Amino acid sequence: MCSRPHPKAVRSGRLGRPRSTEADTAILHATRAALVELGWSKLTMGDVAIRAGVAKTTLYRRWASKSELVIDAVAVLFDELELPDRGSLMADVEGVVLQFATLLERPETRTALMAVVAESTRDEALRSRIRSAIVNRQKTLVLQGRARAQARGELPYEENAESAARNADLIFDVIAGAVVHRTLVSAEPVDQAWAHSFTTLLLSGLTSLRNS
Amino acid sequence: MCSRPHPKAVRSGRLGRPRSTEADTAILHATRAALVELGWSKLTMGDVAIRAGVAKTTLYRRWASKSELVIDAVAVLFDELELPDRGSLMADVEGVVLQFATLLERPETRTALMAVVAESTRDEALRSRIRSAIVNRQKTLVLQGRARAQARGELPYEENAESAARNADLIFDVIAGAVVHRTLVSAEPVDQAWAHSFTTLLLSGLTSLRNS
Amino acid sequence: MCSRPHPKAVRSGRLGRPRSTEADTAILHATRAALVELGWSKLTMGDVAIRAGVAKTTLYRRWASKSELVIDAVAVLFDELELPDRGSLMADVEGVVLQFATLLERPETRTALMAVVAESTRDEALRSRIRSAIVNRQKTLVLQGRARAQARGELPYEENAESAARNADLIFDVIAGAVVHRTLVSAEPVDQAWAHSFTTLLLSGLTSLRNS
Amino acid sequence: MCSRPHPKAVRSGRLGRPRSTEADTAILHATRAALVELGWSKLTMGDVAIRAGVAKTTLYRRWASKSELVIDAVAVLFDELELPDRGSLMADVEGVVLQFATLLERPETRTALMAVVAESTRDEALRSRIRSAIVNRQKTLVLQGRARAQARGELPYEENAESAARNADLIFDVIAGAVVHRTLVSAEPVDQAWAHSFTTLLLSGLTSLRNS
DNA sequence: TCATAAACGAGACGGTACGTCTTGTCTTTAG
DNA sequence: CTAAAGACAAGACGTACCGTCTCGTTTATGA
Repeated sequence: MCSRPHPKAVRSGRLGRPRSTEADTAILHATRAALVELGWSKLTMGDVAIRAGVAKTTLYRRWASKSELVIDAVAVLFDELELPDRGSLMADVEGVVLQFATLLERPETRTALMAVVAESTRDEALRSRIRSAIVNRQKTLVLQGRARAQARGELPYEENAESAARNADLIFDVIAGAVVHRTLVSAEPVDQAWAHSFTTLLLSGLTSLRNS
Repeated sequence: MCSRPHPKAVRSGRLGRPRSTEADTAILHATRAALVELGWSKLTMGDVAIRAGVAKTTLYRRWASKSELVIDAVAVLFDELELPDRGSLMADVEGVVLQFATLLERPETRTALMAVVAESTRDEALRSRIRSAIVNRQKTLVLQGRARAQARGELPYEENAESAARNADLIFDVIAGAVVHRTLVSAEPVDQAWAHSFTTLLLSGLTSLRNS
Repeated sequence: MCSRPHPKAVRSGRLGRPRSTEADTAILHATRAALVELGWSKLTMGDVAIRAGVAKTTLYRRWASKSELVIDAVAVLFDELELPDRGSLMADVEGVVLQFATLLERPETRTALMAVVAESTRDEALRSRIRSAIVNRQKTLVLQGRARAQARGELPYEENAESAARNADLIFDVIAGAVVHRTLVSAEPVDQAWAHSFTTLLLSGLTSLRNS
Repeated sequence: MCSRPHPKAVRSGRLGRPRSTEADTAILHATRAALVELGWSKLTMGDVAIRAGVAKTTLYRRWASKSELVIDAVAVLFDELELPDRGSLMADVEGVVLQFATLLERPETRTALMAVVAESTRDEALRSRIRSAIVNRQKTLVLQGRARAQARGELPYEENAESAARNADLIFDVIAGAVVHRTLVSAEPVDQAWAHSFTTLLLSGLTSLRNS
């Protein structure tokens, strides 16, 4: 996707030994590996450095803190979501729900997301960094799905742009929130059946829920 | 509500000096205070001990880890949710959504919930502890609301018990997930307007969303 | 030998349950055992209590500190020194030197003596307790040996009582000091040969030392 | 005198920040100060670190235990003993006895020596460390004094080298043992009069002791 | 015989120090 | 000027003992 420049990538002059790009790759990879093995709280900078075959100084030269390093390391994991045209709004929603659920089943994603969100509850700067690096990037999926449904005639066009944006946000919160809650809090699987029930509810409302 | 026994509450025999219940109260209170002031990551056991006027040993005699202590400390905060009869399903849902949002606006609740969930992504024991201490306790609200709506004739009775349980779980995940995501991830307020839009969506489905 | 009353043996009235003498015995025995196994610094009151099958309270009811307990426990070990008449001053000295060395070869005695002395360097009360419980008790051996030698005509009688006492102290310090230093500091064995050389030096002076 | 390398002075390669020699000096100084003020048993590593203006980790990087630290800290104190030529064997011995006694009157020396010896009774490694760092270093004084006395004709030359070494050890144990016992166990002062009596006894034997 | 009073076991309590670990910085040599 | 290595100050961790304090129970008197 797009390039993510380092927060500390000042690249002031042309002088001196250039930074090793291999080190960057190794560090991010080591961070993801450590996150899976140890979890957020037991992940240490020293350990990441050793795994990456790098000095601790090199880490701190590039990232200011554990949080920022981890965000950068995991952000890329969430870029794989996409919305192929499955023919109907129903199918599109079910598809993306299952795709998201699959993503959250992987330990690194699961751990990364919640840990980063948790850490962010006390730090507005971190929170907005997460939103711009991870969350907002996925909102385009909602817009894309709605446009497609409107083209198909499944949904009406909305004249009021502001209200349209609000509705998109609401739908995003409902879909993402439900999947995350089901997966991480209730700790139940998001399978075909659940995805179907959820999509039905989303499209037709509470009264549509019937025995299945 | 119901009693919450300690994880380490072996209380084997009748022998020895009994554990101080005042210490318990003081520790849980101090934990909540420290959580608000410092957040999860800067909260230390030593600090909690000092605030509670208690020795560190006393903490460790009762709780095996910071996580378990914090869970026990904050679980009680979530017991204040209730579902007064507001006359219609719509009003009931809107009411509980706003109530939940208000709860999550308080820093201790917000911090505690996410931190504890994040920590739990690596520890099944912890996760189930959270579910039994916090989450499942609130599921009764869904059951209560549904029963009331059925009595009013707003919702049909479901014959299949299993399917009814599944639907209740789904609705719980959708409501809780949406509010949590809106509040903690999107970092936008859950106000009257949002609650109304969300409730409309939940009751009538996607197609019902119109400009407002 | 003589009875050693407890430091805390207040025995105020006649009322109440009398202190268990079995506990006393068990505690002192356990203390000696723990001292041998663990050494002074790793010996803990709790451990002694467990070994003795006794509550910690029972220990503290009788002894104010670890030091006092250990002193009382080991004092009895040093009471076994005696001075049988071996026919000459030379034989008497050699005999007692070897006897003392044998005593110090036993781990409990060795550990106990040095630990207690070391602890005492900062506490005059403890020091005098050690002297009266252990050290001075052995000074009679010097007096006894001198009297016997004088009776044999090996040593002259001393008219000046004060000077005689000073000399006895000097001889005690030389004998005890040399054996202790050889054993505990130089960490070399006190065997027949060394005892003979030492006794020769003590009796005849430096010039008497010849190749052997 | 000679250099004393650290026990943990691995100094493997040339890489990394070198250990601060100022920290070393500060730590050893702080240790001696703390030892005088608090005594062995109340001396804590944390306190030494604070006094030295150093982190606890820095202490543990260099010394494995309190014992080893204290030994290194106090070893230098015993290097001040020397044997100026006072004209006769008698005067030389008296001089060094008084010098040694003066040394042992200083609280840090007194406390350190006994505590370290006591601690060593259970640890052969520690014991040999003490011998090489403190005790054996002083044995040269005996050899020096004997050589001088032989040159003066006060003592005969010994042909048998092995026996000569044994005699030197014996004399060392007697002098050091007597002074230490008098000072630390009997807790009586080593003054001019005692030094004179002791030297007379050592040179001429028991029979030489007369009223004075 | 039964009340009284002290001693008992068990174990929780407030403290203090331990030795280890992690953080983020600093200081060296090598490239 | 960066890299690797590793020492540094700071401070939290969870454990181990200390000596004290409740508890409920047991064991001798002496009223």
